[in-house]
Amino acid sequence: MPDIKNIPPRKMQIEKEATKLFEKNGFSATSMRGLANELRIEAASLYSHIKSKDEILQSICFKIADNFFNAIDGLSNNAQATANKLEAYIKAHVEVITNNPSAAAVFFSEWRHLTEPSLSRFLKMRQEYEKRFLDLLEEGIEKKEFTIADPKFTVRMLLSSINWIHTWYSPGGDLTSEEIAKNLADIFLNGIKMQPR
Amino acid sequence: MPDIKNIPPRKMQIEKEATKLFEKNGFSATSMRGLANELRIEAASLYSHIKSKDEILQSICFKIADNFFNAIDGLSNNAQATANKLEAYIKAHVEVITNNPSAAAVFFSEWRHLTEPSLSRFLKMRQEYEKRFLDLLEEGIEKKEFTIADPKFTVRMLLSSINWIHTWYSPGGDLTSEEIAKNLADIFLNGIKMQPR
DNA sequence: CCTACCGATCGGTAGG
DNA sequence: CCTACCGATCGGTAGG
Repeated sequence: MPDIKNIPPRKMQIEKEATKLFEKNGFSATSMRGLANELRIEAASLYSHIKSKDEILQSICFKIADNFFNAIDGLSNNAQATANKLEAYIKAHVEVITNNPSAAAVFFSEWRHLTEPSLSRFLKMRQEYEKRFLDLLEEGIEKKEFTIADPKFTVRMLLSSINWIHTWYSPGGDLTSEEIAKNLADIFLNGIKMQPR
Repeated sequence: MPDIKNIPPRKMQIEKEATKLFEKNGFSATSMRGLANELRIEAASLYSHIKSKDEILQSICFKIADNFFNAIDGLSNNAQATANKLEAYIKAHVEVITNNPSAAAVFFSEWRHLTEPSLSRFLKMRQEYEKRFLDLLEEGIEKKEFTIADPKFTVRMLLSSINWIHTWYSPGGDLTSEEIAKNLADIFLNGIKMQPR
């Protein structure tokens, strides 16, 4: 479960509104005056609650990064078939995105505006996260459950297909988070070709 | 084959350099002065060749859009198995990306900075393009070649997984454009699960 | 949370 | 392709 950190409510409102604007217009095209305007205060007043525009982006990106790690943590400590574990990973990952599509959008599309040393830390976390999926695929190969020509390629393909969900997912839409994950895992595991029997 | 249009060479240089900068820093964070600096001229001189910053973005985005349509045009006029046609589509699409990964990156990540009426036109083209893939999947269902629960979802998943290639593809890397397409199509058609025989 | 303000930089134009 | 310049806007600070 996520930590409940002591974040002042006003700061949370600022981040929430910034998330919306970063998603809509991008980080660089979002001005502090525009953000302040949404909150009906003056731009200068924002700086009582936050240090800088950069700090807001960092906060959004690393919060989502933590969510991704927390979601899959401990999911692999059991003796299920690897295919089932992979489906659980996918489900966990999709849920992080559907729980907060706007923050996920910022995470996926605006991270490159992070400044050092945050940028390097971010990239390292992302690589570590991909490694968790890679390990799972390699476990499946080892156990002769999976046939995969190029596991690294396959991980990238899998995560790419999941990570674009935020561009079209709408909370009230026709597919639930679980259905999305199920569909994804099914295609990924079995393909779309009808199997001759 | 692509049209050879009469674009003055200086304009092409500007667009090429802009493509690199838009990819690296994003459209909004790229300044005309920064662009001019790369070309070792003054910012004001750019406007002898281009109308505005927006115009450059439009040119990049619609050129790639045209490339995508041209690549798959006529690919479906034959009696092959749908699976083979799909593989040809995927190959064509991947090639557009690998032929110009920087422009593809701008296309995928910066299109939202297009202004009206370009934005609407862009969105319409993208939808039309997805429709071509959707039609192909539905042909496969009809012919009982494919089993797909939700074709629209499946198209999005397929294109998402391809469209992220530009983030890691390097022209001198270990995978050719054809190998990437082959891997992708194979996973998509057959899945990664070992088939019991 | 505000007023008042900073230096820097933005896209773009006039005129040559 | 340049110099010179425009009004607008940027992120952020001082001081209350």
